[in-house]
Amino acid sequence: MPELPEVETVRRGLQRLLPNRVVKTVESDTPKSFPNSEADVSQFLIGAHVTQVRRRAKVLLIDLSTEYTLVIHLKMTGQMVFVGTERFGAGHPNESLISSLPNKSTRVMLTFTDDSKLFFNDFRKFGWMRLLPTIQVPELDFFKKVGPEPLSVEFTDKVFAERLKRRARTNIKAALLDQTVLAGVGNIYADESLWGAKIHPATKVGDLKPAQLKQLYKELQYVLLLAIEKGGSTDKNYVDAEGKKGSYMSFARVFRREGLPCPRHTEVLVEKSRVAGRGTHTCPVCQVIAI
DNA sequence: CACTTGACCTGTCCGC
DNA sequence: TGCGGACAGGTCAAGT
Repeated sequence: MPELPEVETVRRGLQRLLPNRVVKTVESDTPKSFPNSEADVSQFLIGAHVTQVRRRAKVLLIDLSTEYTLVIHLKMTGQMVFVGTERFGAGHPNESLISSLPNKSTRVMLTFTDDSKLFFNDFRKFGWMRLLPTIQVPELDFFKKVGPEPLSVEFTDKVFAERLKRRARTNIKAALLDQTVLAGVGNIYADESLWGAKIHPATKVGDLKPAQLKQLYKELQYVLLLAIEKGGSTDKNYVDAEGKKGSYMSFARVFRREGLPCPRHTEVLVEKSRVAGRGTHTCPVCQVIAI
């Protein structure tokens, strides 16, 4: 579930909270979540301080003073939650999560020298965290193949159209979800941007007109920027670096709104189907397959 | 190579 | 009420 806006929201929180904190201890409940050897951990993580927190695609990168980096993928249900030494009072919106930590979803717990903590929680165990030399991060297979950042200045509508060409025979939703075409889009923002551009998700990429691609490019940027502004989308599980939920879902036009009115045609209800193997939300009036 | 499908997990919800 | 099965959706491996 964490897509670009959610991971970016977490990154901004961690960038505000982590730099200069020194790692004291690390505990992990399963090697699947954090496979590094104890030798690497004690040499390159314990005693290191955080220098900065970056993001590429849906991956978080916590850089350390040892020139190692914690590379983190939250996949669907991962959370990175920082808990400082000041405690909230009862009734604080984050208190129930914060006070439960570590809980049964906690996979990795970092404790800093000031006794603040960083929790990596992930109940489905799809996510992972690993320690790598910073210089080796770009050499990971994923980073060698991943496409451009959709909010970067280099990513123009021309670049978007060009990169979609090699996926001409598949449907546009599968192409948007393909991280080698562009980085960071997942199921939520694929559906939201396609509704915005009035394109049916099952439309073949090769059948889309240049004007439609240009509109999709604009809608994609609009929903990603709006979602970052709203702190991401919390459907069930997602929270930011302080345990807070995101509010984009209350702005969503079609995602998880099956059976509710389309914002453009209040007499028509949003439908749910399956495209590219994913639950897909569309308006049957505005989104018609181009021929 | 382009493209699709299933596996990885576990919690929740729906129908019987 | 209990229980089985479908579903959630990011990425990779294996399939066509």
